[in-house]
Amino acid sequence: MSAGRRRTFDKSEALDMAMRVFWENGYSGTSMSDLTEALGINKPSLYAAFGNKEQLFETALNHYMSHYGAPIFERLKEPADAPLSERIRSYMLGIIDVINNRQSPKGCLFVKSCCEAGSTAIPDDISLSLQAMRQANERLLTKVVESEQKRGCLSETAKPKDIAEYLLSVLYGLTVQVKQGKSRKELVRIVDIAINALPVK
Amino acid sequence: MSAGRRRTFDKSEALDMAMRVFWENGYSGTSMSDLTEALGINKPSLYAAFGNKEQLFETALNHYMSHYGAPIFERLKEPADAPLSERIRSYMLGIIDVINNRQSPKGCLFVKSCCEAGSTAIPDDISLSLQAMRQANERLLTKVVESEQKRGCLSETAKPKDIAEYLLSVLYGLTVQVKQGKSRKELVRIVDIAINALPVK
DNA sequence: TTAAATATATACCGATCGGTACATATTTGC
DNA sequence: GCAAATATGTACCGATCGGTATATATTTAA
Repeated sequence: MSAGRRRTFDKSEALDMAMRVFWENGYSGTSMSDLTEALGINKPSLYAAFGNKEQLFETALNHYMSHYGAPIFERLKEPADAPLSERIRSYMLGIIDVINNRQSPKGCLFVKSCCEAGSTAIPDDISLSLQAMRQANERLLTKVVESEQKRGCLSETAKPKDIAEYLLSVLYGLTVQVKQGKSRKELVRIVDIAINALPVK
Repeated sequence: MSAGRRRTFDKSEALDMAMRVFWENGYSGTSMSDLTEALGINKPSLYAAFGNKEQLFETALNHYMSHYGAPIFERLKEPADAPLSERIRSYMLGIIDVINNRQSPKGCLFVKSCCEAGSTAIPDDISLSLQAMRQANERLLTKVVESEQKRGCLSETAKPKDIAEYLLSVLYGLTVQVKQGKSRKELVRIVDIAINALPVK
């Protein structure tokens, strides 16, 4: 153990809480005072633990993607013998549970941040991170569709990247709809219509 | 003509410019100084012409919807003898031209504002306006699908409201994708896949 | 016991926020 | 010409912004 006074708050709990505040109010809609108030700590403690606003947001965004996003992506791969449409449905239902959950703000921090990106409202470095995250998501989804096509379960004329972009569009749209009060049932109906468009064989 | 010094700027041009600044930076990402600088006028002039920030935003949002959104909705109805899928395609391509245009900021002011809504980042009255706008859009689209179903050109089991919600989800998703640099061609491909899901007869 | 190291609390920094008071410049009707 | 009405430019308001200096409290290693 190193010398010095011990932190009186749990750093990972604080990060999760900070993420929720950004999730609720967005980058430019959140002030450092909002954060210290929600976390119940002082500004010097916040800055010492997480750096400045931009660095804290970046950390919170990564926490969001790895803790709330990445686990759901696993559903695209398993069970490996299940048809693609079934795995995609499971994936999209998982996303619905994240963006429409009583325990956390409605909507998606990632999509919300994308809408703020590319302007003076958000630092350029964060816009670049978001861009990289979207590319990673799209590539992952494309690969899943691709391997399904190689298995012969998907129309040969369909382009995996187009299908991935289409599915992500629907998902991004869901996160907007949920902010306007759409229920889980309605969101699931949208997903089912969307999946119906897939050229499965 | 009433007494008093004349305005040195064009009010409708100023409103359009203000709308563009909000379109670019969002409500909480835009300051009144950003606006006076972009419009080339002083703060008292801005406040005298448009009221406070919230009132100006509301006016700008209405201008956006009536000037950039409403005309495209007309494509859903004409030509009346064209198949539904064709009219919907024309409508969605029209939206693409708005959200992906060199003359104006990428993305959609309406969707961007929806993402800001329901938090301290944006006044409650604006959130309510956005809610009403979305409902109006959905109802309009639902009616078009409904009348097509009555004409017997759509599966009887499909629920028009579900289809409308699905199509709007795709559109909302497009506005997120375009902010990440997707080209017009890619967006059109997404639209074509989306329309393929419609249960037309 | 003491020095180094770390966290906390208070109090503050200059900059910017949304918004306005006030004096001045125009314009119209009389 | 003059009073009423409206717009402009400057200069400012208190509040809040992101961020930090400084003093104090707590911990470990020696």
